Amino acid sequence: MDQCSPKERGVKLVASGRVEVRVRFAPSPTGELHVGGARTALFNWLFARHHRGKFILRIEDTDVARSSENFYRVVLDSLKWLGLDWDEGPEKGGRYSPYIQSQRLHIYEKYAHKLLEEGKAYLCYCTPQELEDYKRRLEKEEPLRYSGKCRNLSSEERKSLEAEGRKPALRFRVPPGTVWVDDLLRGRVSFENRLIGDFIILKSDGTPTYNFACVIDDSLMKITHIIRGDEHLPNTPRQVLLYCALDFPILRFAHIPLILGRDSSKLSKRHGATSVSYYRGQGYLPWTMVNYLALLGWSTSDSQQFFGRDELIQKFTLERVGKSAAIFDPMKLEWMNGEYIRRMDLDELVNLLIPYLRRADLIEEKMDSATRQKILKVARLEQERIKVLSQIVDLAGFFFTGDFAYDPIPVEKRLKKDYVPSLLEEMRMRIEALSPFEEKELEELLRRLARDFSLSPSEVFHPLRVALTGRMKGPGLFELAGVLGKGEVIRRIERTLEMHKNSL
RNA sequence: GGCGCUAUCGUCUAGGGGACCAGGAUGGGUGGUUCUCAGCCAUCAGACCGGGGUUCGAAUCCCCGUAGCGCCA
Repeated sequence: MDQCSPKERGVKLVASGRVEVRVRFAPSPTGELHVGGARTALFNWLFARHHRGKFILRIEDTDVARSSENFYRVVLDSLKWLGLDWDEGPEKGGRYSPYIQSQRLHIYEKYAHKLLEEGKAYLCYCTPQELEDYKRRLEKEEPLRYSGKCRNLSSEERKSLEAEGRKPALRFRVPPGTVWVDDLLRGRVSFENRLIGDFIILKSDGTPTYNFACVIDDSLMKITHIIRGDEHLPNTPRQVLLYCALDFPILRFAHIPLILGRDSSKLSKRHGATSVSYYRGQGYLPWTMVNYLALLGWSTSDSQQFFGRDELIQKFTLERVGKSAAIFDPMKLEWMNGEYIRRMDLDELVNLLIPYLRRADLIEEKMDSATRQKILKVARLEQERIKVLSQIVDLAGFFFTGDFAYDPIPVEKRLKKDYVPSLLEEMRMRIEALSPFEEKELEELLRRLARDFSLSPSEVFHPLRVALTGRMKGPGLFELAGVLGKGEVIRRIERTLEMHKNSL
């Protein structure tokens, strides 16, 4: 067993079972929050809530060139929208603030110097170009790792390198031996130190590398469990080495499987729609997103599909997280959103629909109660059809404007029939005389009309549907006519008759 | 190139030695309900990566391959 025994050190933490669970999500503000990140955040959040612990948000923005204030905002917004509230972090503060790495540089520096003084790290003057060249010269069989060139420089050598104007980076001196990671999902994973190679902890510009900053922050912030994506597993032995060197306790790890794109490569921009804000904009409900993401890599023994918030928190455990990567399936996400929309309270649905109707200019900025009533009726009719909120514009736009475009296919199939003009003409007259104008009466009228014209009911219904909506599909004909009202129905029949005259 | 992880229907998954001729969900097919679509109901097709072991018995345990993915820059 090594002098720095992960087992030995890990035990302290396990034994003290009463310690409050503290987990963190540590995004880099170098892009929008994508579904993979959201899922990692979610698992951390669920774990924290399940154990009545703390969920901490930390911003890893040491890559100044790629980080932006804008993305920082988007990431925070997306988390809030999903309902993943954090107990400590930006905007919230906490005992271990600041929670933004760029404001913690002095801390990393302090620990870096400690390691330097103790001889556990050393200055490296190699330039990126030299390292690149070295790598290229490596034998095929050799692992890619640092040569150790600057490991044992004399002070004279250092002076002369510095005289050349070289800015040193700080490298960690990897001791001989073996490290292992006791992963909650995968068991013990061992790594040989000699294959790791001395790695950089402080770049020549003084900023810390991911592994270093991460170790310092997680330790100082008293994190108990690191739940993060699988892609970090190969980084973990480096971090374990650092915990040892810094005399920090080794935390518990759980590397959760990645989310992949359709082509089963790691989800990225080129897979198209992957950001949380995209799905938000399209009209996915936040809870759909949470529910769906929870099912990517986690499941219950009965493969339950739908969960309420408290139920999910109560049922979520790391033990039931799978080990293999999962492909993100937009189809199932859409289905689930449709399910949640169908279960939604009608008034709530109306509220969610309004911004989309407004953006499409189908309703006025200021809304009177009659309009709201109408939206409510429309929502009732479309609720079972709509899967994503933004679809309301396409599905139900015709309710709000008489000036919709006619879909050419149904026009061809249903309107361009010889019997249609005289049928519509007669229909218009009879509807005009119809009182009251109610669904039941309208249906009777149309069925009688069919008999009088020796047509099947469908041969009457279909042309009217196209005349009223411009399309072949949609809610029930009588229901939608009821929402439109007598005047509008007559107007649209006339418009169709007019169109007929012109095209024939 | 080295190291690591993973491997059940197209996809998400249940399964942790016999209860599995492998269950659920999604997606797809078919039929029914209906003015269309959606929904709902019914129904069909669809998987244990390959090979060796261990065992009376393996999707389940071990080994070796293979493949996918990830990390190291």
